[in-house]
Formats: sequence, structure tokens, C-alpha cells
Amino acid sequence: MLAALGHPQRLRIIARLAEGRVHVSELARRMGISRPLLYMHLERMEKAGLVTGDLELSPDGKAMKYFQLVPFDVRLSVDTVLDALRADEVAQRDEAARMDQGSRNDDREGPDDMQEPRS
Amino acid sequence: MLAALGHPQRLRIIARLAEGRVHVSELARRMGISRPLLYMHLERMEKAGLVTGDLELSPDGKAMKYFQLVPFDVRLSVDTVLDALRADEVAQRDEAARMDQGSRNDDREGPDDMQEPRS
DNA sequence: GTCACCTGTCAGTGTTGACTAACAGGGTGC
DNA sequence: GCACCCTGTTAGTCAACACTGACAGGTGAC
Repeated sequence: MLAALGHPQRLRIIARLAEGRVHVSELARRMGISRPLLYMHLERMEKAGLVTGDLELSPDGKAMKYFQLVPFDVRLSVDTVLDALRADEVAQRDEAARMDQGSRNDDREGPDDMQEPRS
Repeated sequence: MLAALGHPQRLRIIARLAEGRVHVSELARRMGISRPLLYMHLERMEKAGLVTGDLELSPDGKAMKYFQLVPFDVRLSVDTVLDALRADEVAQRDEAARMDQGSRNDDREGPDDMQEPRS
């Protein structure tokens, strides 16, 4: 999420979306950037949970993808960063364990040299 | 600042520095990354005001650069993003005006160095 | 039919970022 | 002298990102 916010263009997208939901082409026109570029940014932001997109049909039958802002309010401090890191560590360990479980019955790849350098 | 935080490696640096001040070589060793790479990250973070570095002489006379964390506590929401954007807009406008002034008065630049935008 | 909208995706390009190996220099201690 | 710490900077590689132009497809209005 921080990576998604760490780009001026994307912050400006947030500012535009704060005024209300817009469809992609209109937003690209207002911001003066190309549509594919806007797509990339929106995709990133959607993955980060900052925006959501809905494909709707306008009254005259045209398909339009409307994006809108997902309100967020996060406290960003040393402690929250530490907590997030710990949570991520646990999540990765769980995922690794799940992968290990899967590969035990399925396909034996890496022998044992992929040991995580923990300290 | 968000760009500086938007990288996992740098978040891990924060975690390490949260345990206390360390000098560069030691930190690089603990994290298992090369020293120049660590330099780059630290430089970025120092520019963002997240860490500070002090070159000190250890008791045995060796020069060592100790880095330490600058505690931060920021609220990150749609409104704060909007405020930051507005502030940045104003700052850029001022800078543009100053540049214009400078070019008008020949080479009138320099006495006031990098004004930091964040408080 | 053509025009004017829209969506989605592709192959490209230039730039920035992340990263490594290797350098030069300075101290202490032997 | 050499070995072992540290700092700071360079050149260079490699992958990811930011971005553009052009494509294919859809719809309704003229």
C-alpha cells in the first residue's frame, strides 16, 4: 500500500477521485495522461485496496468503468511499521509452510538448501 | 516520504534501527546486503527525514557513521493526502516564482539552501 | 455505412531504481 | 611492511517502472 501511495501521479489520482467517481477515459482526459498509463496506476491502486472499479452501462448503453475511492485512514509510525513487518513475516512463514506441505506430496523440488537466513 | 517507505528493504532497515543506532558496515552485515546498496537506501531515507547519520570516532580512533531512527507518526488518510498535495502545489508555485525572480536578476541564487517541505 | 464515444490489451521505449564488484583513502595494531 | 577494520564513491548490470501509440472490439446516433 505504501508503494502504491509513493508516487505523485497516484496521489493526484486520489485527489481527483476524492471529488467523485469518474470513468477512466474522462479521468485520463482531465489529468492529461494517456489511458493505458492510467490503467496501470489504477490497477496498482486497486490491488492495494485504495480504489475500486465497477463496469457499468450508461443510460445510452455504453460500457463505462467507474472508479471510486476507498476511504482509508492509517496511522503511520515506527510501531505500526514494526507491527506490519511482523504480520508480514508470519504470513510469509505460513505461506512457506503451506507450500512445503503441498510439495511434500506433490513434487519434490528444492532439497534443503533454501533455508531462510534467520537471525 | 511515502516513496521512501514504499520499499520492503527500507522498512526492514527501520526495524533494525528501531533496536538502536548502528554503524553502516555492521548494519549491512546484519541485513545481509552490500554496503553501497545500504548507502543508497539510507541516503533516500535521510532525505525523507526518516533517519539521521552522524560520523563519529570510536574510542580506538576509527571513523564510524552511526545511523539512527527519527521517530515519525503520521496520519495517512484521504484528507491528509489532499492537504499534502495542496501544500506541495503551493511550494512548487513559490519555487517557480523564485526561479523566475532569479533569472530576472541574473545569477541571484544560492544563499538559501534546500528548504525542506515536511515538518 | 461512418462518426464518436467507450473498454481492454499489446508491443514498444526511455528512465529510474535496485543491486554488485571494485576502487581509493584513512585509521589501529602487529 | 601487512592485516584488519572502517568510510565514501564509481562504473556497470539488470529488472522494474512509467509512459506512448496503436490495435481489436463494443455500442448508439446520424
